[in-house]
Amino acid sequence: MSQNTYDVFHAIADPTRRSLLGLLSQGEKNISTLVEQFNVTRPAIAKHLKILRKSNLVASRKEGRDHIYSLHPEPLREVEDWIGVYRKFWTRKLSNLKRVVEDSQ
Amino acid sequence: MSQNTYDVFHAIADPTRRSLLGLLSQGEKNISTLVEQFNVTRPAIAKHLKILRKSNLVASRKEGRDHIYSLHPEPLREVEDWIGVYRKFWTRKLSNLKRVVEDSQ
DNA sequence: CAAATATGAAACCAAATGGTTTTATATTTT
DNA sequence: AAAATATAAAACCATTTGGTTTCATATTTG
Repeated sequence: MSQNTYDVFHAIADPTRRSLLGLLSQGEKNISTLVEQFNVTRPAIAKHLKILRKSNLVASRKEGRDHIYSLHPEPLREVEDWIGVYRKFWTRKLSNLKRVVEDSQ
Repeated sequence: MSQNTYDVFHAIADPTRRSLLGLLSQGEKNISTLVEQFNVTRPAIAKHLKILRKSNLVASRKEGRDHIYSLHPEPLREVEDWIGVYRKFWTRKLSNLKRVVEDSQ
């Protein structure tokens, strides 16, 4: 965990991190508030938040002795864009799949 | 790697597996054809395909001594749906973010 | 200032990951 | 039937992951 950036696909692979993003989508929160929602220890959540920060999915600011975490969803666009290629495959019926493949060549 | 199913988010977290899906989006292929595109050994690719199969992102059928792999993108809908929650955050300006948060409560 | 609070960082650990080499199995080809 | 081909499966290994406990640091409160 020593690198400075973190792949978004990797960041959202973990269910705890996806839950953290979900909680932060309801508004910014400090770590203590977040930890209450899980059955793991504070350092575990702190590590997940560190990964989310490195992938730029959350931002944090200091407010007194609190560190407030907030959602920063823009990097999810990369995932959205990647999926875009596959979306047409499921928006057409299976009987059209052959044509979809041919169209893309 | 002994479980029978595999989380889709986990499956797409690996860049080699995403490349495999990309190659298969151009049409079904056997392992040998796929392996040519990478710098890793055949068993490594076979393992990735096994994970993709367990997450139902690829299907395979036997044709003589070949095993033909094909794309089966439906499970990506789960990712698409999950991202849906966050899409509104980046389609509105930051100045509207407060209202977005309030709307969702 | 001392105590309490909120957090980060370090050290450690078991399990999972992504790779390898080796071995086995099934199907064609000669 | 023997040789060649295409693949899966097993055994092994270094690194990463996700968790823990312990320790350090900064800020507020009494």
